[in-house]
Amino acid sequence: MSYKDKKVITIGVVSELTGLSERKIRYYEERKLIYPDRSKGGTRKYSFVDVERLIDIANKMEDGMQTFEIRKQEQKLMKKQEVREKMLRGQLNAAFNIRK
Amino acid sequence: MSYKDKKVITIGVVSELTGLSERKIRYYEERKLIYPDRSKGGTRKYSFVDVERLIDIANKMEDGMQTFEIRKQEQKLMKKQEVREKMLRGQLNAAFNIRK
DNA sequence: CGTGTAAGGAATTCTGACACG
DNA sequence: CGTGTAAGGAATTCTGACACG
Repeated sequence: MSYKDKKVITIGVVSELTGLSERKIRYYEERKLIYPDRSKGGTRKYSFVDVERLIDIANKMEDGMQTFEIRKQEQKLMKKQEVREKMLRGQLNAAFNIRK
Repeated sequence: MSYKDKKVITIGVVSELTGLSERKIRYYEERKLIYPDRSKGGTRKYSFVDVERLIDIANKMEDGMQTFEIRKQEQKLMKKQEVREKMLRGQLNAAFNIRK
């Protein structure tokens, strides 16, 4: 896991980096679009990947997409990716005749 | 400038990442070994490069080095690097006969 | 010199709610 | 539905100082 995935950024900085209000950022979490870590005290910690994701979300919101649509779209992409990986693994196994 | 150089991490997280006390981290800044940014409110913001540097400093402290020695050692390395770059630039200019 | 700690205050973040639409 | 805001409290950070060595 690289630095991009480390959850170390507080919401104030994320707000500056993305231009989104803290309110919006918390709301997108409530709508299951983003999953920050928490410190013991309860303060949210984000990664740079989260920041990129928030910018992506902001663009889609601007395009008039609703939060549940963004979430569904994301799930579809996940599924596609899974299928792709399964197929790839199957082909690899067949090619090299790997079992287990 | 990559994510590694972005000053976005608060001192509490840096303390966790490095294992150093906040006191030590602030002290190394006082001794000119590290240069965090500040938010408008005055809270320190560090980058992952700073975190790496702090770990490096911690190792040298463990080896019994004093803060001014670490600072001097660093300056020497900087100077070496400068000389190296000047020489390289000189050679390039000579080779391609570039002026200005 | 390097670091811990208690002290008081300021900046930051959190949650739940009301508002508007 | 998405977002702003005021409210009260809790977590986080800041500085300057005293202590020890």
